[in-house]
Formats: sequence, structure tokens, C-alpha cells
Amino acid sequence: MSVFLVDSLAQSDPDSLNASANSLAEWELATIELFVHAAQLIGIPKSMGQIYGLLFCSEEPLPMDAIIERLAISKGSASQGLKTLRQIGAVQTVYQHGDRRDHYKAELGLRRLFSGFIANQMGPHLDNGVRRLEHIAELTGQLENEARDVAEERLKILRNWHNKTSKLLPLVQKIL
Amino acid sequence: MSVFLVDSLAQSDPDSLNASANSLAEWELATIELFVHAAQLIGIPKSMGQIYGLLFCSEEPLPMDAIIERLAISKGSASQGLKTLRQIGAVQTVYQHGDRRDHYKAELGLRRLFSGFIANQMGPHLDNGVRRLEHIAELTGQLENEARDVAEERLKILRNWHNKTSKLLPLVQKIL
DNA sequence: GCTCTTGTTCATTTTTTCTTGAACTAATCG
DNA sequence: CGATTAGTTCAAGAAAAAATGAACAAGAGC
Repeated sequence: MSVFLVDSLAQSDPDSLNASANSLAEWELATIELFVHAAQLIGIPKSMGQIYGLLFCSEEPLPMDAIIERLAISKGSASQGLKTLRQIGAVQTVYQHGDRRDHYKAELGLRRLFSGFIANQMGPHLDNGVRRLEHIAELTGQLENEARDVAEERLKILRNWHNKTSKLLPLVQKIL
Repeated sequence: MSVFLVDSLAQSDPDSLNASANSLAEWELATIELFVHAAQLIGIPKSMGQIYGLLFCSEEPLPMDAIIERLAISKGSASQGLKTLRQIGAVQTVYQHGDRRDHYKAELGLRRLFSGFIANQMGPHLDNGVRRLEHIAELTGQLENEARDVAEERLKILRNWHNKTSKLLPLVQKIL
């Protein structure tokens, strides 16, 4: 009798386990891993991939406690990770009636995910690149003779690359 | 004036600044830095960015000694970096008459650079992603009732994302 | 054959990045 | 109010990634 009760509370078949507050189904684990790998591919910390993955799987928005508990990560990581995910628009906060805690849900639209990522992670670097190009052009202008010819040819290549790549982003966004 | 410019470009270590200033023109320094930043943006080590940048600037192919000396990097880094750059098709070896050393030159075609990078760095990860998706699908198939409904909806989203992104690469290659 | 040059490999060290946990602020509830 | 809970920040530790340099292989020139 008591054995049965303990069993049903602590651990039983995978389905009811899934319903309990602090464990992950296999498909969730696999999906979270998918996002962890994707995150690392684009240079985003593992913990952020985990958090996004968990929220992606969850039908209802989750409070931070649940994230911390289910992923077994620290409060600091969770807070930091959620902050950044919010900044790039990959998660949103949802206000749940009768609960003072913030609840978080994943953005599921690929286009939004992509443009948020670009705007916040790549964008600054690309702008920076433009400034650098201009600087190189200045330095090139100060050269003389053959040295200048070489430098100007390279500069032309860089400008060409910049043209092509800047046409790229709008197009990608159209497709996603 | 020019001191200020060089200062702002080189990482404030006086020794490497001097060593670099002796053999590299300002526009080369600036261009190399551009590539270092671009490399870090796509998750490639700094030294590889430096090496590619140097070769990009140089009209003639350079032997490894020259690269080591001008960039003030170790033999190990140079060898490793060149090996990887060769693998992804970003540099090629050139045989110079009467010189036993390999000489290296940068690939200047954007399309080739891009597809080499994809094929070697991203490609494997993407394939991996497909396998992961299939695995998630299996696990989802084993579920029952509402749990299954949720999981299948998420799986549909993932498949949709995969469709869109796989249409992307060919298109990008056409534009570059 | 021997030596000297060229280039690779890999264990160690250095640098960078990520995570943790505890101190702190804020603000809700009783 | 004071106690409790939610959430942030940041210094310190842990983990991961990259650079170094010395030992090693391969082979050209003498």
C-alpha cells in the first residue's frame, strides 16, 4: 500500500512523469538538445539554447522557477539568459492571472527569431564593418604609386563584397 | 596623427605593435583587423582571420615564415590555421620556382569562400540537425493523447523551419 | 649518408567565455 | 510595516577554446 503510494508520487510511467512539475519527456530532451546545438552553431551560450528549447516545447508559459528546476541551471544563468532572449525577441513575458511571477513563452515565428537575432547580434558588427571599410579607404588614399594600386584593388574587392552581402539580408527575410 | 591611428588599431601590446608596424602598412593592419572581426563573428579563431587578412592584402603568395614573422604568431598557430583555411578553400598553395617552401594565396571569390565555409563548417551541423529531427519524430510517435498532440505540433514547426532554411542556401549562393 | 630546412602534431599554458551563488533591490502580501 | 517572494547583478570559479613551443617526421641539398 504505502509502496504503491510512494511509487505513484515519486516515479512511475513516463507519461504521468511528464505531467509532474519537474521532469522532461524524452522528446523534450531531444528537442532541447537540438536547440543547444543550434545555439552553439551561431555562438550563443548553451544555457540560452536550453531555456529557449524548454519554452519551445512547453504549451503554457513557464515561470523562472520552473525553468531553473527542470533544466537544473542556476538562478543567475536563468535570469541572464532570459534577459538576453527577451532582448533579441526570442521569448516574451506573459502575465498570468493571480500569479505575481513573470511567465515566459517562446517566439515560434522563424522570421521574427531571425530578424531579432540579426538586429541584436549581427547588426552592430555589420555597421562596424562599414566604418572599418571607410577607414581603410582613407588609409589607402594616403598611399602612393604601386602600393596604392594594390591597396585600391583590394578595397574594390571589399566594397564589392559589401554590396553583395548587404543585398542578402532583405532577401533572406523575405524567404523565412 | 598616424601614431594615433595605429594605436587605435593594434591591441595595446607595445611589442606586437612595433613588430607589426615594421612590416605592415596601416591599410594592411586595418584590413587584417576587419577580417579578424569578421572571423570572430562567424566563430573562427582570431589567428585564422589574421592569416587570411594578411594573404588578402598581399599581392604575391607568402611562405609560412613570412606569415609567422609579420603577424608575430607561433609556428603552430600558423600551420594549424593554414591547414584549416586550405580545407575550407579560403587559401591555396602555390608552388614558386626555385623555392622549396609552400607559398599561400587567398581565395578572393566571395562565392567560393562562402560555399567552402558552408560545406566544411555548417554542413555537418545541418546534416546532424536532420538526424535529430528524425529522432524527435520517433519519440513523438511513441506518445499518447494530448502529450502527443503538443509534441506533434512542435515537430511540425521544426519541419517547417527546416524546409525554409534548406531552400535558403542555394539562393544565397546564387546571389554572392 | 648526413644535415639543414620545412612543416606537422600535440601536450601544456594562456586566454576567453560561461556558470554559479550570494548579496542586493524591489515589490507584493498578510 | 515586516516578512516573504521575485528577480537582477556581479565577483569568483569552472569549463572551453585557442596559442604556444618543443619534439617529431619528411625530404631536399650537399
